[in-house]
Amino acid sequence: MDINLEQTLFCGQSFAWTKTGSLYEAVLFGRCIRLDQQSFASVVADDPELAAYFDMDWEYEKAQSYLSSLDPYLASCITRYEGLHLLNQDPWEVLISFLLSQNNNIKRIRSMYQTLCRTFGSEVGAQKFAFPSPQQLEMATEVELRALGMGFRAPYLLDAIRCHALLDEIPNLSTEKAATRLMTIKGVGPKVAACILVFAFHRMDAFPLDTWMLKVMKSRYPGKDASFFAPYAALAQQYLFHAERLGGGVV
DNA sequence: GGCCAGGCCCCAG
DNA sequence: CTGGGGCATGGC
Repeated sequence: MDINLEQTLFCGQSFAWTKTGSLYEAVLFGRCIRLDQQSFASVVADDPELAAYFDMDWEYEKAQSYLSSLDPYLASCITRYEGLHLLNQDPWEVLISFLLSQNNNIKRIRSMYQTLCRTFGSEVGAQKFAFPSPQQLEMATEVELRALGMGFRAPYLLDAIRCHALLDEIPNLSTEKAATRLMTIKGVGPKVAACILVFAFHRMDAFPLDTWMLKVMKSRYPGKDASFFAPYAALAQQYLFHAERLGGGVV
């Protein structure tokens, strides 16, 4: 069962990717990445950095098979969007991305993400900009960030810049302690913390609950919570979220 | 032209 | 601790 780039890159976990024709593009690891589904397997085989990013060694078959056995609706979502992987993204980039995400729509999050890249990031190719490092973003002031359209999130970004070193502590903490630690950053609440833990630290017991997920949980899993999907709650969440945004599963 | 968006802060009870 | 208003902005 292979990875599906379309589902993986456009399920709302990363805002770095664009698609032109059948080509997926992003700037990662300081280089321009260009991929298509056809040649992906051979490309990733020779690129350990990409293999890690795309989480190629994890037990997706086992997880999908187990989750599918839990209930028919989730099984239908997995069938429909099969091959969705949870990426191993840069924690700093995920922190900033999901600070931008609050009370916002995915289209505009993408646009704001690109604004930060163009304004503060390094140009690694013609009009191709990397996501800015903490050091590069330290140049920013609240006035400037607001002028760039970051709105009320500007002070959150500044606090994240100030606190970025605490990301180094996260691997050594339990998921619950890690969430608590992340929430010491202004603008990081339970949902954003969970997103960071899933999309950057591969914590399968983290379970982001946004407006879409709350709707699914209420209608399809009343009285249940993340533990129902253990030990693969994060993957279940991403399938359910993605399916909900794209119009639901089949059942 | 309103409504709403992968929430969270802050302040009342 | 729980509930609800306010928040910047642009896509639709």
